[in-house]
Amino acid sequence: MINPSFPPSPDVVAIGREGSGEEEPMFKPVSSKVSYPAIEEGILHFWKEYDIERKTDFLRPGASEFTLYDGPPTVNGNPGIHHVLSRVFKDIIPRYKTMKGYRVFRKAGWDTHGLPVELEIEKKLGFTNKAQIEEYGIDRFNAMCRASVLGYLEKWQELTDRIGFWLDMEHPYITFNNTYVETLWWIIKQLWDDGYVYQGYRVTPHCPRCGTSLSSHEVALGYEETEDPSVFVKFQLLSCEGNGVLQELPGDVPAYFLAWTTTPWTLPGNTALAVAPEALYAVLEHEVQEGKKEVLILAEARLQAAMDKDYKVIRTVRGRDLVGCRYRPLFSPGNYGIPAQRFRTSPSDPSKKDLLPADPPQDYPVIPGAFVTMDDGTGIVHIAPSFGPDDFEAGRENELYFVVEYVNPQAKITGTYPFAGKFVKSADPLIIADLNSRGLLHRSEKITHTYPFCWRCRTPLLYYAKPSWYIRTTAVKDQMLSGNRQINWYPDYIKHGRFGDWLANNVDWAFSRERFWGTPLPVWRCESCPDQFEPVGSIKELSGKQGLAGLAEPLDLHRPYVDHITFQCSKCGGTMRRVPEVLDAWFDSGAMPVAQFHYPFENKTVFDQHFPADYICEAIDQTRGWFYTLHALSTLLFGQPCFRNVICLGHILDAKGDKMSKAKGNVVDPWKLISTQGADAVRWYMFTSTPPGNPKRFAPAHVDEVLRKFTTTLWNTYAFFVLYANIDNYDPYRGTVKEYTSELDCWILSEMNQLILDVDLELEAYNPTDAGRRIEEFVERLSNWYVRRSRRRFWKSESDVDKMSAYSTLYQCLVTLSKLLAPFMPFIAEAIYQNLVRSAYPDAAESVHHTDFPVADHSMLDPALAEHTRLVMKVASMGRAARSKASIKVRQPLPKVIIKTPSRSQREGLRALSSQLLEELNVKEVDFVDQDDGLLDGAGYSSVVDGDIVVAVSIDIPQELIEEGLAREVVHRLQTMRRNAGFDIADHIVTYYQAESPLKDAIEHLAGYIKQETLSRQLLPDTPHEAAHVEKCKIHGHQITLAVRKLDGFPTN
RNA sequence: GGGCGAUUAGCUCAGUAGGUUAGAGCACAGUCCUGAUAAGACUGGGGUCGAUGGUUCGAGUCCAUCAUCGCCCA
Repeated sequence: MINPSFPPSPDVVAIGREGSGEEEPMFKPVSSKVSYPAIEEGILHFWKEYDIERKTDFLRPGASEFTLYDGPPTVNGNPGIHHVLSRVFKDIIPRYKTMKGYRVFRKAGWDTHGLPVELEIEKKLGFTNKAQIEEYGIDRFNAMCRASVLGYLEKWQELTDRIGFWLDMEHPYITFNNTYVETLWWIIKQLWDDGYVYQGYRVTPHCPRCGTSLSSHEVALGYEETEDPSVFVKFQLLSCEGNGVLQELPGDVPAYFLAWTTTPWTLPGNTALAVAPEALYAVLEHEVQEGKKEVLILAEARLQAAMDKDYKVIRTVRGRDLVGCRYRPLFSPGNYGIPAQRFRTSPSDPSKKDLLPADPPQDYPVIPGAFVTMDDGTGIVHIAPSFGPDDFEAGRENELYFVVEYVNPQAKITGTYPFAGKFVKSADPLIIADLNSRGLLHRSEKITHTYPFCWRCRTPLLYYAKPSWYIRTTAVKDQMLSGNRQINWYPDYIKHGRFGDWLANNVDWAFSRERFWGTPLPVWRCESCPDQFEPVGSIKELSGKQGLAGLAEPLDLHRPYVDHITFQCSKCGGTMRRVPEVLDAWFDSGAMPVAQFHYPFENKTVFDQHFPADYICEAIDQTRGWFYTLHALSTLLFGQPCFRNVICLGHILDAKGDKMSKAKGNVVDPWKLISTQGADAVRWYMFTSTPPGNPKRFAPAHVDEVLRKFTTTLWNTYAFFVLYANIDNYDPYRGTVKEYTSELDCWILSEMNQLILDVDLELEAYNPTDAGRRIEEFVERLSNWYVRRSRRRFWKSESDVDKMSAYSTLYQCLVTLSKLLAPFMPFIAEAIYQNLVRSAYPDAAESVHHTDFPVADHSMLDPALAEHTRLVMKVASMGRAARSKASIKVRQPLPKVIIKTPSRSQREGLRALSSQLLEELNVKEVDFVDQDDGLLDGAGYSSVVDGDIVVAVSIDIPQELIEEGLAREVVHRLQTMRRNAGFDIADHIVTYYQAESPLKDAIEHLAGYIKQETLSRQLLPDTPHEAAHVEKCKIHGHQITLAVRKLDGFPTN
């Protein structure tokens, strides 16, 4: 133990302390009426004052390391109840491991960059687009972003602290720190040198409001039901070389390909139509208006869906017969002042296709497409290579024209179109009207479908061709998959299910963002020779560049400052400027295994010690988020996974099962719960309500249930112990019993040791839920059987071996519980430990969290006894039911209980434990039978049957038992009077009574018993003393007057 | 549209290897008990175990299909 000065137990454990106490009791008195939040606050002070958390680092010299990687929450808002869930799960395993002898590494992390942060500032400033930020000044804007996250960071620290999540928040990693950013630069350089980084011109999901690309995992966050146009558009057939489709058509009737789209605004970008080569297409004739006919071509399978009027199929052709046909552009770009490009074989590399300027196109082709289905539309797909990933690929393969510039990055139409200047979605109706006026519209309707929106700002996303930076994660796909096989997932199905599938379908990671508040992409590009890129891997490397300019003090590795840094091109001597992009914030968090240490610039040893992590824990949505970026970067950099065990949590839903969101207004404020019910109750609920991977329906009432069912039961058992232990001056140090003879003690100690085994096993298996549920069972048994059945042992006046055994047993159970509970309910466990252990053993570990996790004593296990006791409980329950059936109160003693059991061993078990049964049922004698003849049908018995067990109680009550029952009633009244009069539990009294027979007789005959039970020095058949507390009542219809008077000056025991 | 998970009493959850009559807690009603108890005991109402088909002597459990919900992907 490293602590030289032992602190006193925190005073908070003595809440409810009564009396002045001439003598200090061994344990601080405990009230059963307590405020758990108040206790928790007291424990927090205690931990802080004596540095309890930090001391866990030095408990055991040479201890093995256990490493937690803290997935950094984005500090862009106040933490909610769902954050409490992941944070307490992050806490419980390290606490457990600490007690198991590990030294736990738990550095806090804060995710500070990214679009969400920017968005809040934009809102604050009333901005609606990116240009306004540049106008305002990136420096001022980013300063506000930084201030914003720092503000929230404090809130996060407060909550983290209050819920008892032990985390090193004094040395956190913060993603905006220069050191953190510098490590990211190093990573990019590594990846660049290994050939994993490339810039690609591709169609990517693009948010026109935020002005940036989104990664696939971000897109996935924003799918919503929406209503869009559903239009069937006619593309006029011009020629069909090599087949006879056109030639055989009536010459005076125009012919059209019919295609379908939900995004009319992409039609000006149309440069091809795709057909399924093997599908059948109908060439049909129909009347558009009276006397006006036309020919339409579409898939046979889609005729019914697309045609609502009469038509005549002229002939049927294969899709491949249509390939090569030419049609007239809907909007020829040249007519609207928009340049066209075209995919052509690259002059420098024949294996590649480049986009090159092209003359205005006269016609567009029909091409084959494997992606064409007959599920919707017309079986003829409109291709706009600039606005869809499949379209882009088709464009490359077929060397199509490429028209993109009529939509700018803000999604406004440019050029001289009639709908120029409009946002694309607003242009849709105008485009439809324009086509209609030109007779090119077949049908126009609305459709409700899912469409991706920006997960932050709800703007509809555009798939838009533009340059973006990628990491070639596909190159290490197999390695990521094999690495995944080494990871323990809880629940295990995530491994091969969701996460494994995601890896198997891996696509390259679009990791650049055209934004402001993020880690700048550390790549410089030459103004003069634009193919010349240089990644910079450190500040030192940057400082050494030829012709360096713009590097200012104090150093800030953010925009706009890094944008000012230039140096000489090593090839041509031109000026190198940084590319404009910043990194996806998921890159920041995924890099934390290295960046949290500023590796490799310092802390190499520390890094080695803490790589990979033993444990991480986040919610299920992180399979594509942090879990993935962590795994991807680790595989790219080190060729191995960086976490061994991961708990993947389900989400918290509201009471109705809906997702919690600010918009719905159904979020639960964790502070409200904690301040009324306490952190421990909330923690317990999180751990035990559902298995970690399942979603949790959350309602505050469920936390109440935890308090009522579990916490209070535990606390009252503890308070009971302290109350009587103090009365008897029980000293655990001297009073520990070596050998237990009482079957109750042996039973509960067996249960306790089994509990240790179970809890240890489950926690070792990252399963706090079942571990906690086992503790619940134990506490229930301890309180409602062990203590209930043992009450008289504590209460009796003689301090014999039996009493000592009871104290010793209950003490052990409570102390063990405090240790088992410590990872779950760190506050209450500490409060109990401080009072029970630190009060009695001043040199014991300073905190329950510094103790070793309990180890089971196998010699104490007694499965047969456990089974027999369970049977006693069952029989007792049946006996109570039998009494209840005959309307005989438990207070009325009965002569006999008769039990029929199916097996001999059960009978012997019951016989051995018959004293428990007799007391519990308040009967004088137990008999066993093989046959139940006569038990069921009256004959002086009331019986209950369950399966093959029969329990019958005799209901013929002899006179002396009736008297005993009456005496018990009197005792009961007197006890209630004692309490009403405010006497202390150990106060001695004088009792007066006035009653007639049969009450009088009963009291006289059983005076000794009554006096003993009620601590009455005298039991007088007199009018009461004037100072006495008097009550008149009826017992079984007989009038009685009772009075109690406290005696001063008598020793209390 | 695809994948993963879930669906058992009004609510929250158990249900082990396919095996008698499917359980617990909460809530509800009634009765009782109580000098540790914010507790406890007893009784009662409340279930076609999401639906349908199949395998089997026997299915909440295994298989198939469907439905609903959540998450993820498109």
